[in-house]
Amino acid sequence: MPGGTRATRRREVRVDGEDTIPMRRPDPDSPEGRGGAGIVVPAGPPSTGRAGLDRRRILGAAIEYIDRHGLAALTMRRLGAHLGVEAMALYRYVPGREQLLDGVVETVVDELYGDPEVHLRAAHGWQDYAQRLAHGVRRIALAHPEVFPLVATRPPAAPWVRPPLRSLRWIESFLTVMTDSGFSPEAAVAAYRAYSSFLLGHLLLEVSQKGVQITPEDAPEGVPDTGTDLGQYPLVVELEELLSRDESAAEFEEALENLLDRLESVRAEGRVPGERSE
Amino acid sequence: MPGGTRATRRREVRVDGEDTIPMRRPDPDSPEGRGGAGIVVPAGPPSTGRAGLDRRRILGAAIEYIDRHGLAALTMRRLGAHLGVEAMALYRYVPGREQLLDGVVETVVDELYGDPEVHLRAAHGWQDYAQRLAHGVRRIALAHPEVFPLVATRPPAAPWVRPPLRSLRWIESFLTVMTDSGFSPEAAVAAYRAYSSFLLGHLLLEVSQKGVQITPEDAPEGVPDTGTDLGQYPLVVELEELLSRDESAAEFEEALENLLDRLESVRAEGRVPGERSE
DNA sequence: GTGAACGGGTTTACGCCGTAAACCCTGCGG
DNA sequence: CCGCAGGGTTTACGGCGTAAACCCGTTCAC
Repeated sequence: MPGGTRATRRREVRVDGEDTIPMRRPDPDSPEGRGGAGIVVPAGPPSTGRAGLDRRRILGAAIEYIDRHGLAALTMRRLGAHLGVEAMALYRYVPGREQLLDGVVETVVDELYGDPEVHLRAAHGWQDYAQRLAHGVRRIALAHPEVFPLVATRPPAAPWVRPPLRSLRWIESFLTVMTDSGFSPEAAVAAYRAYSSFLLGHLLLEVSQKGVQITPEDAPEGVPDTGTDLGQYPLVVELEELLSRDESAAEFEEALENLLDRLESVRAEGRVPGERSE
Repeated sequence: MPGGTRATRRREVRVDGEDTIPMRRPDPDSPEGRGGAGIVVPAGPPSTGRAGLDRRRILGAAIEYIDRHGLAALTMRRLGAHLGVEAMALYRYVPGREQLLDGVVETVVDELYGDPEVHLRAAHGWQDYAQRLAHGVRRIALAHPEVFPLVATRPPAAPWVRPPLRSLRWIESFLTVMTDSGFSPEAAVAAYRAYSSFLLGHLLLEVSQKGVQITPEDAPEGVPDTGTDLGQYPLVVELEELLSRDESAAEFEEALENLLDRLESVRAEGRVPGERSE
């Protein structure tokens, strides 16, 4: 294979003719770009024709509501109204608001299971596995930008559950794939930590950035945007064009492959990750 | 200088005799370990002997209150009581709760200025600068674990302001140092993005992890901790010891140096970071 | 000296929140 | 026919953020 220890280059997007002209190519993880992230609640038990409250329906509605109106707008009363029901009715299925939010987080993260591109086991090597998982999580983050900060900040069940991978099942899956691929237990755990930090940092910043682009009350003035003083920050002004460019997808890909390369070299050399390579 | 293109190895902690035995050495960024992060409000105008509300005093009290009781416990009424004043009195200095929280975030981040180990300009090279800045931010995160999620998730003023570096001044500083050190504008901006993602991911996970260790209502049972079922996750069980170990400080250092190494190679080769190094 | 203005704090009041408790209502097994 | 239970509603309470009116010591122009 050419490229030495480089990460395998997979899932090229390949949209139109050449790559030399940097055409705007669609983000492969943008909502409905791929995979099943985004569809939430197919149905409850298929018996009842119409309403019938139900925990799954409630969580689905909550997610939809947050996606549409933002987390701060979600109240028990409004969620009830959205479901055509009185607020107190929700309490038969959910102990309270906090646990409702826990359920929202869990439900959103569980969309991973419905994503056909993400697998629990590594059929084509650990790098493919990690790539698919990372993009699956990214798809979720982009599909639910208002929910993702919740995924990131809600205190996990155990100290070693690290968002955004918040379920034992995925942790077990990740560690299994890694150890089966030749990582020592220490290296697998270190990889798990590095991987979760990477995902959390990148995706949290990406969704928060997306959030800001719309919100600044629509900038109705004639002069473009000189909101704050500026001027004492000449380099920021000079680089504003560069700074404002949104290269999230490419950056994510680049940083992810970089991380995987680093992990691969750890694996190949059988090091424990704290050591120097040299 | 020995070490080739390796990141300069600085600020070794050096506590006792040898390094070969991995003794528990203190975290250099733990509260009051170094630097001024943690002290918040020296005084307002030194004239008034006792009370006299004041925006700085309010923000300081709010930070202290959050540090002590958690973010959810902070209400205008309680903060007022904590200051010996009626809630409505706060509104003369702060437009509302949201802006109070914005002020809290800003104040906490501004503790960087008071940290003698962090400099706005690079006196000893960009890597030293970036190291110091990163550890300064980490010190802040560890000093205010309950505030840091706020630092991470509050929507920034502009889309290119990336937490945890939330002030134009530090962005200008960072970009200046990088471009002055031979980074192309593109590379400097890419470095800024990678650096903020790194800090955010690592520190958010670190503080959230710290938060969990205490909270699980003190685990009063005899059997250690078998809270959830487990058992279907044999590898997690097997690696539980490894997973529970807290190596935050070393991991932070290792990942940081790794990032800086990567940036250095980008700088040395004059690449734009998307390109392959080969 | 005196009265108007004013900064800074308090009181009162309103609407919304989460949620405990009591209350219906409808279908169903005996 | 009855009781009962599941599922939704009503009512009620305390706490929240905050608008508006109020009060009261200082200051300052005259």
